[in-house]
Amino acid sequence: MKSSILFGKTLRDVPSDTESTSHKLLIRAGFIQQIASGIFSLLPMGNRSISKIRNIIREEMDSIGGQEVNLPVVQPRDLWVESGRAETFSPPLASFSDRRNREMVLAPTHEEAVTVMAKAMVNSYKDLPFILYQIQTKFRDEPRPRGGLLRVREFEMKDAYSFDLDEKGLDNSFSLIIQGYERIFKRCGINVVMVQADSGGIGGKDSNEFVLLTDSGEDMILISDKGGYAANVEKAVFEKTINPIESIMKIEKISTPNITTIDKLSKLKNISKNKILKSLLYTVNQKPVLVVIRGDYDVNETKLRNLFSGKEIRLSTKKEIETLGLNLGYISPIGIKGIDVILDDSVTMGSNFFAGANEKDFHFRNVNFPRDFKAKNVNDIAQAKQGYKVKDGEGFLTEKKGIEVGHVFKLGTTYSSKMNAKFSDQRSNSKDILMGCYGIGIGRLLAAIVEVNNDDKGMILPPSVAPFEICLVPINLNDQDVIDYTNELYKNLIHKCLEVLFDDRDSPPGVKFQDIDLIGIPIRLVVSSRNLKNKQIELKLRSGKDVQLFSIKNIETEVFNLLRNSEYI
RNA sequence: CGGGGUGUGGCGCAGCUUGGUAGCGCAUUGCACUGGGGGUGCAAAGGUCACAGGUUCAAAUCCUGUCACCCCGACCA
Repeated sequence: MKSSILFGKTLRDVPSDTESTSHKLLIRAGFIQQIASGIFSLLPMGNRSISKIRNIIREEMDSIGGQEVNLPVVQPRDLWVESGRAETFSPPLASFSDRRNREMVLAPTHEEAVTVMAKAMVNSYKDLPFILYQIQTKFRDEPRPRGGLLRVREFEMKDAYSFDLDEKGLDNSFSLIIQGYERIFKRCGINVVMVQADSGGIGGKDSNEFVLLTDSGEDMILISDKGGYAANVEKAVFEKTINPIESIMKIEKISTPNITTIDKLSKLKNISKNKILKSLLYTVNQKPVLVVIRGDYDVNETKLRNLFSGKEIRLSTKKEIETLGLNLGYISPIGIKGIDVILDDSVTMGSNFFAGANEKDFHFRNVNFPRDFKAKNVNDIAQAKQGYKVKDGEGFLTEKKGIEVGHVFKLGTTYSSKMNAKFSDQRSNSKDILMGCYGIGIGRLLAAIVEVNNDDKGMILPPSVAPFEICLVPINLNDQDVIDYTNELYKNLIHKCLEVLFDDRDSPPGVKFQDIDLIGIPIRLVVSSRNLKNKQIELKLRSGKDVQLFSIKNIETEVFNLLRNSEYI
């Protein structure tokens, strides 16, 4: 490709409504154009990168036996009613009526459509297993798109779906996909960690996220400093501390005027927070629920929500608390009536606690469970944090931020049972197909790669992802020898199937160099009058600092080896 | 959905407080020079000041409403 005919141009100034590094750079480099909030067009340069990522994914999915399919973006709403997701999908489905007045939706994901496909083709256990995948545009009407391609509404996604006859088969498909993912991310030049993730209201056995660690990410994950354990914050568990054993004391009411927080009570009585019970009133389905946890821990609302099958939960408002006759700051499970009490198991790891008295300006001391109050159930609903001990393992948790670039999910029979996707086993028993789904956001992956591969000049892309592998820069267009040689080299490199951008613009060298650095092309070859006289050419790597001189006899082989015979630069 | 912010040539901004001929940098066009890090000079083109009402002799500027976009939070099968 010659720069003179390449559509799109780089920007010196960043549009003011961009914040994240990748957003700024992708705009400045002329990769993307925003057309509405969370909706982007790709220019030729961006499209080249995206295509390359797409091809890497395609190759790796094919290599584990995946078969590519194409599924409709516009789907009848009925399909979603059948799976039960018509009303529950969040964000709500984008929908419209067609000219026959039939309700249609824009697919945010394709489990329904692929299940329909599988259902029609699978009769027997002999038809299983298989993996289908698609690389297509999806639409989710996100409440808040952000960060350029990091979180968008319309996006291209690779979604793979596995179909197996039993758990063992599902486990096998699951691990095949994981191996594929590891190769995909490696080829994209990023280090990604796999972490345990919450499987959400939909149920299912296992779920893992693939996270690129970077401070600019919005995902919080916890990793053992000794390795081994890694989970996102919604899922992470930890070893809770156990308070020293004491003999059970008699409960006493104490006066605590204006002491409405754990902090204040802890200071007033000179006790550590793990001696206090924290009581929080939540509203679930318009009903109050009292949640009690030890004062040194916080509630993990995802874990709590899972106790209510994924229903919406929220802290009750001050008004709701007052309506129930409770006093903010003095709420307590003791003597509470008609409200379910949910305990974090930390409450059972200690004795003689301080707790509210459900009466303004009073607390109890020497509160003990279950002597002094009852609970509907006891679970782990605590939020893991930096420094907590790893559960059933070595080391302590460290907090890291990252970008979720992939997600794998064992669906089990969630969809097959609802949508009647069955097969006959060896004994002619009808059984539900076991499914898994496995996504990678393509645009987000590009943005994530840029987030971690850049400097003050621009992007530093690996050859596997860069729109071009080589940029060829003739420096003095008045020198016919320079022009002739560059043209020849350009042809030769293209014959070797290398991706070359020939910067044939009549611009000062500085302009060309700045553009190459911004776009992040891995190899820069400069042809100048002065070096050409000595039959030499200059090579510089975007990722490095130094320029190297090569004989023009060797340069083609040199570049070819650099790009094709090494894993990446 | 709650909070905050911004809308002025393609991009970045000033002008708005105190109403009176719409301005700057970059990019663009032409010519000349230059040729190893966004080069220099001269000339030129390009704007319903987000939209709709209102106040006024007069509105980018004041008032009311709407829309769009960004950021923080909520949310994220």
